Amino acid sequence: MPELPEVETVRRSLTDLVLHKEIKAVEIFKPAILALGDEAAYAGLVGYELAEIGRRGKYLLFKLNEPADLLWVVHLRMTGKLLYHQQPEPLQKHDHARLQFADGSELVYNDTRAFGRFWLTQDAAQVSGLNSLGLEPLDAEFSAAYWQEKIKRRPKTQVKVALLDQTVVAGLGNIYADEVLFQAGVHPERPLGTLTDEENQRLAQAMREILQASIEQRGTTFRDYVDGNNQKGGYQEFLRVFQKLNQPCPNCGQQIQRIKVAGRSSYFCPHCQLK
DNA sequence: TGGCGTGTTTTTTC
DNA sequence: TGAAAAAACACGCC
Repeated sequence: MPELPEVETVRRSLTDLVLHKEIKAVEIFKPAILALGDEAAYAGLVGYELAEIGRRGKYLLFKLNEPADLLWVVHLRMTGKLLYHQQPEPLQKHDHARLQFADGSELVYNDTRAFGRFWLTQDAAQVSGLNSLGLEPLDAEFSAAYWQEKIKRRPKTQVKVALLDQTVVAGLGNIYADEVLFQAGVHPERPLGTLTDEENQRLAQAMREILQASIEQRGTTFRDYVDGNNQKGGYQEFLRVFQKLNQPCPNCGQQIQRIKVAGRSSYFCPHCQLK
């Protein structure tokens, strides 16, 4: 389940491996993953290079060297993986696309659920969701004041719903939302309008600290996340509530509980996170 | 075996 | 108009 730290780790792991290599072939095995740009458009990438890899929220942004403003955008959703191979390897189940480079290496897109999407465009505004993203917690401009401004017109919305809303804050998914709420000592169902200034400040601080710590650990491998080198993350060793049903709270020892919030499994400590 | 769970965005409804 | 709810996606799992 790639959230911001995992997507950032993929970006970093691929940067030194695939940039400035001539693209020899582009194959799309499952056209359904193409949200914008058809197979012919991908074939047109042959002969060019990936010049830069950026990231915005959970979107990976590959900039082509030519035409200079062409962007290949990838969203991994739940189970998408971009895997680099030094040498060609036989196709695996759920391999949906492959870029082959002139030096014999390749970049393969594998996605069990096939929920991930590709966009190929010269206009970032055409990438659904990309333009409406909120600030990321690690942006310099992000602050408790920004968070409070974003949520002030939705006093009845549950705090976890707001944390998962990418137009409010970009980058959190189910794992980090639960971890942020635990660290801030806030119950996931609390309506935004009931949060005190102090709680909002703790939430903003927790978003920054937890994402930063997870990036340093190369993300969380809960089920099947790996980076571009097929390496697992390390932050699962630091999770305090996510997927810890009936295990003791690291603060108080009470058993972690699970409830559904907006249809999503939510783990919390009933003693440290009061409703 | 046929629902259920899964994460995120999009679409629909309120 | 904005927010909440439902739908869509595709597969593994039990």
